Amino acid sequence: MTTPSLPVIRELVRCYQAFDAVAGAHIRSMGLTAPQFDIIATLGNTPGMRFKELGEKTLCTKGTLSGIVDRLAEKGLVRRVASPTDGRSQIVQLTAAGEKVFAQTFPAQIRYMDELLAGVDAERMSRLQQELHYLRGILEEKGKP
Amino acid sequence: MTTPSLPVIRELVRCYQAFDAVAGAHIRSMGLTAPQFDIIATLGNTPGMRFKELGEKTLCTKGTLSGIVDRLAEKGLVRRVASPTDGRSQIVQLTAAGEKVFAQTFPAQIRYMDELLAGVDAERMSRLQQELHYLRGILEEKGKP
DNA sequence: TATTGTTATACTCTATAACTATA
DNA sequence: TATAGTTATAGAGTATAACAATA
Repeated sequence: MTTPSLPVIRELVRCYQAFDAVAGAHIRSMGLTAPQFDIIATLGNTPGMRFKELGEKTLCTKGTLSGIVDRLAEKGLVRRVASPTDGRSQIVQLTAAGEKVFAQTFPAQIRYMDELLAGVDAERMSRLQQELHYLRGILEEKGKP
Repeated sequence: MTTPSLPVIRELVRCYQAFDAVAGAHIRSMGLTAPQFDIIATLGNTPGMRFKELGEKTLCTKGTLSGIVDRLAEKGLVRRVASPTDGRSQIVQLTAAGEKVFAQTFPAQIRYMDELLAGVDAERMSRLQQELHYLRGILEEKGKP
């Protein structure tokens, strides 16, 4: 007799949706889509990274990522640079404008969430974090094979 | 001095993504998209509901929902019925084929998740559920005004 | 041969807003 | 006037697969 998973899953989904509604609105108000913000947040405070690595971190397949990077490049926020060591590889990095957007949006997003969750005590935060981490471990581990 | 929200948020997002990867693959393997499955799961075990109510439950705006219901109707899984009490209203309900898909997919999805989380003890599940519920309450409450 | 990334295709979803018909 | 849905439009993401260049 196993414990029913539905209540937990349902809460996980709703909780994420609630977060997404709040964060998504904030992101869109800055003229970005969620995947675009994800790319910018991933590239922020790095010297750039290979296309492949960026795809792995943001969970985008290569075809999809190509389009998202295209659109960010059109906006002047990222640029592609040929890898010096591998002729097949592209390095994607933030432009100066991209760095600026990162600096304007990422800390603001965090500050916003910090304020939102200001009333939650530290112990609860840490407990929740640990539980989520644990759950994710199971989902990732068993989700693969 | 507030507790940093980022670690919890990050875990929430990753946890959801891990779930989504597992569940999404399962859903697509049945020829449905996530929003389509959402509609079917929401209509399952109900006599159908008004278009408006369906949109509220699935967090779809009316324009979006119209398209999703169109595509499900093309597949023969749902139907629109004029409301007997309000000439403007449409009732959306599962067809027999839709009921069948619901019966084949929803319990399978739950069973799958139950097996995935079979190793988690009940106390932990219940604690996690409560914590998520609490977090969602805050996100929803403060996200509105 | 395998890998990196681009391109092409076709579809789905999303946001937005104008529109129809009922209330 | 307000509400329930539909339709139109334009953009963005997704899955999939064929492709070119390089390793």
